[in-house]
Amino acid sequence: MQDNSKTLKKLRTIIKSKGLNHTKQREIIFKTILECDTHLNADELYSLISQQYPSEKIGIATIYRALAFLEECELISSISLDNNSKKFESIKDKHHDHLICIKCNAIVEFLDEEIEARQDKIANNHGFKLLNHTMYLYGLCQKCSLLIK
Amino acid sequence: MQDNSKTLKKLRTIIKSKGLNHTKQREIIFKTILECDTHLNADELYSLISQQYPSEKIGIATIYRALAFLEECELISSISLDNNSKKFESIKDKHHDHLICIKCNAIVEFLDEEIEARQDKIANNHGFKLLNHTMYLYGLCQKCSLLIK
DNA sequence: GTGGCTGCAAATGGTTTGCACGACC
DNA sequence: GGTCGTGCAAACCATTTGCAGCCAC
Repeated sequence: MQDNSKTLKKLRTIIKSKGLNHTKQREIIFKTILECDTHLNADELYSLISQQYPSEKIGIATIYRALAFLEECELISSISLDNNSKKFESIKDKHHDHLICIKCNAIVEFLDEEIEARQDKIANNHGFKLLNHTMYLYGLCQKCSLLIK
Repeated sequence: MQDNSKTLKKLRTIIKSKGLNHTKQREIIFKTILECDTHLNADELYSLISQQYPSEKIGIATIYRALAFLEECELISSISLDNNSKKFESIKDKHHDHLICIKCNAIVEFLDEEIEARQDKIANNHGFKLLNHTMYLYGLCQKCSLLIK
């Protein structure tokens, strides 16, 4: 839990350095994302906050504005799965990629240095300066593979 | 150009096998995607078709319906970039991944066997049966890197 | 002739925006 | 006190849908 308070402090620092105001809403929104170990879209976040902080009334517009702000500050990242709405997750300390079960939607995070290095090389070969990437591997997790058979 | 007529034939075959009707609109839409070497969204496709076939009036709804149909038939594939609208491209013979310039939106396609193999291994290590994947590398293309400096 | 298919316009749904009020420094 | 931030509702915009007429088989 200390590591969250550290990250929250980081948010405060960034806000201050930009000459902006610290607000309860932004803190609640960021904290909720930090404490949640799944990927959330704006609406899920909205419901979750309504539940956890029933005394606060945070509008959906505020959620969207905070998400955009947090992403801009690189405190969270978003992925748009092939469907409809963007999903957000906090940027903990490490970058990672995703392995997703198409049956049960289980998400496993992983990091593979070999691929990371190779990606860099590919970008360079094409004259690109690599800044970021996303990689999603879709398949069946062990449990679901067995169920299907 | 023969390879397009071959692919168009494939479309007719699929349509017939499903007991559906062949229509001029679906053919025009698919043909336009085939002949286009960039990634198009529905609106761009709509404009392009309006230009190239001014005598036909193809509604935007028809475009969307055709795109959904073609994707279902695995004749085209879509990617949703972090922004707004889905982009479509024809599925030529080979799978590939994407290198995208965040400045000018240029898209370069590539295939790297080493990464493909490694992905398979990672999935296996996590007990997953890998079915599919997407990988997007974001960065600055050579031109945009120079402009920024 | 009878589905499926289309065009149109209206509906939908996620996201954004304008505006007046409230909160932060 | 002056901004910046918020809540609300309306606006936006990509996509979907209902429906009446059209077209392919």
